[in-house]
Amino acid sequence: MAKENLEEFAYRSIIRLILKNKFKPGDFLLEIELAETLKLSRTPVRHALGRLVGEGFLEKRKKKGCLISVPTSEDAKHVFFARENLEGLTATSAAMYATEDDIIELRTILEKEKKALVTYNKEDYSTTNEDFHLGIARMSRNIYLEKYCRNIFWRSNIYIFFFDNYYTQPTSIDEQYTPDQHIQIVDAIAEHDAEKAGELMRQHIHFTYAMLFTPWNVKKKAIRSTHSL
Amino acid sequence: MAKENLEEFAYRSIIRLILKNKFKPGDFLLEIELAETLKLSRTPVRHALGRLVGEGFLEKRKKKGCLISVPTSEDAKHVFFARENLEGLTATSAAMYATEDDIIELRTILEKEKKALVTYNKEDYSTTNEDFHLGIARMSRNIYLEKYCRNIFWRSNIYIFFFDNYYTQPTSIDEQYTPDQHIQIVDAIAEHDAEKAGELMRQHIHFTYAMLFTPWNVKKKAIRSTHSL
DNA sequence: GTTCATCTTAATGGATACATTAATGTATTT
DNA sequence: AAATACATTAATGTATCCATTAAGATGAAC
Repeated sequence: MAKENLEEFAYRSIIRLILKNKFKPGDFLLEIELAETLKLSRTPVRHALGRLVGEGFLEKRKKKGCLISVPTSEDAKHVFFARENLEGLTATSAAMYATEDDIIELRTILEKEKKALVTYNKEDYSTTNEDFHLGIARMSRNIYLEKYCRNIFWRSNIYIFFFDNYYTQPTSIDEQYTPDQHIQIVDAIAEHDAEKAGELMRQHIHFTYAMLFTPWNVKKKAIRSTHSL
Repeated sequence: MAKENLEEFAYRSIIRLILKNKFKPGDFLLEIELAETLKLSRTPVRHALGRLVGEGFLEKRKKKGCLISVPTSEDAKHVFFARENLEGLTATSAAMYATEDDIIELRTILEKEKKALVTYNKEDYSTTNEDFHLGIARMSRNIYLEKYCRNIFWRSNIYIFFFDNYYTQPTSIDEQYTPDQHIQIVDAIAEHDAEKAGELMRQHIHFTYAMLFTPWNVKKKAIRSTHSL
C-alpha cells in the first residue's frame, strides 16, 4: 500500500477503533481527542476525518464533531439496495473480463474461507469475505464501480458488525450458506456467464440482507424458503 | 448549500478553473500556486484538493502535485458504463418514490432546458441538464446512489466538456435530441413505470456516449440509426 | 417561574512556520 | 565519458497558534 503517512495511519486507526467497538453509533469523534489517543497533531487526524466523512462513514455536525451515522432500518434498506445492484454489476463485468489468474485467485479465497469456517475463526472468515467481494469488484476492471463497491461494502459492514454482535450465535446460520453461494458465483464467472454471475450476486447480497434482519430463532424456517431462490 | 467555507469556496473554485479550461489534462495543480490564485492559505486548498482526489476528479502524484486524470477512450467507456447503469437505477427508484411535487419540479426543469436551447444559451443548457440528472438522483431517495451518481456525472462531464469544445458546432446535434429523451423519461417517472424509466435513462446515457465519440460530420447518419433504439 | 440575552466554553476553521522527502542537477572520480 | 554520491530545490507533510463560531450555561428582567 501507500507509504503509510501519518494521515494514512490516522485513517486506518480510526476505522480500526470503530470496528473494535471503541465508539458506539452516535458517539462524537473529536479531532483533539483522537489526536491525543493516536499521539498525533490534529492535522493528520483532521484530514483522515474529512476523508471518512467524504466516504460517507461519518457524518459531520457543525461544532460537535463527527459521528458514526446511526444505523436505521431505512438506511439499511438503501445500503443493501445499492450494494445488491452495484455488486451485481461488478459480477457481470468481472464475468466478462476475468482472466485465468483471476479465477485461481478467487478459488484460493474460497479455500481460505472454508478453512476459516471449519475452524470457527471469525476474524479470518470476515477477511476472506472482504477479499471475495472486493476482489470481484477489482476484476470488473472498472475503477469507478470498484470504488463505489468498496464504499458501500464498508458501509454495509457496519450493519453486519452491529447486528451480528447482538443476534447471532458463534457460527451464524447464514455463514453456513454463504460459501456455497460464493462458489456458485465463482463458477458463473469462470464460465464467463455474465448474466448468471450478476443475478447470483444480487441474490447473495439480498440473502445476506434478509438474514441480518431475521431474529435467530426464526432463521431456520426462513432459510428453507430461501432454497427456492 | 452549506455555509460557504473557504474550503468549500476553494473546492468550487478549483472545479470552475478546470471547467474554464485553465488547466489542460496532465497539468499539475499545486497547493501553493492555487492558494496564491485564490488568495487563500494552503490549508483550505489542501483540503479541497484532498476531497477532489477522494472523489476521483484528480490523481495525486507523490511530490509532483495533483493532476487532471488524462482522458482516454478506455476510461470514458468505464465512466459511461457506470453512469448508464447507476442513473438507470436512480431513474427506476425515482419512478417508485417520486411525489407530485417532484414531477412538477422536473417539468419546470424541462421548460428551462427548452428555453435555453432556443436561445442558444449553452451555460443555462448545461445547468438545466445537471439539474435534471442530479434531480432524478435525489428523487431516488437513496443517498448512496445519489452520491455515486453525482460523482460519475461530474466525471463524465469532463469528457463532455473536452470533446464538446473540440468537435461540436454552436448547437450540437445531440442537444437537439436530448430534450425529447428527457421528456420521455419524466413521463415514465410520472406514470411510476419504474422499469421503463430505468430503461429510457440507460438508453439516453448510452446515446450521449455514442454521440461524444462520433465525429460531427458523420453524426447525422448515426442519429438516424439511433432512432431505432 | 419563565424567557431572553449575554457570556463562557469547547469545538472546528484557517494561517503559517517548520520538517521531510523525492527529484534533479552537478561535480568528482574512475 | 559514465556513474555515483552529494547538494539543491521544490513540493508536500506536520505541528501549532490564533480566529471563529455555535451550544450551553448563567443570570437578570419581567
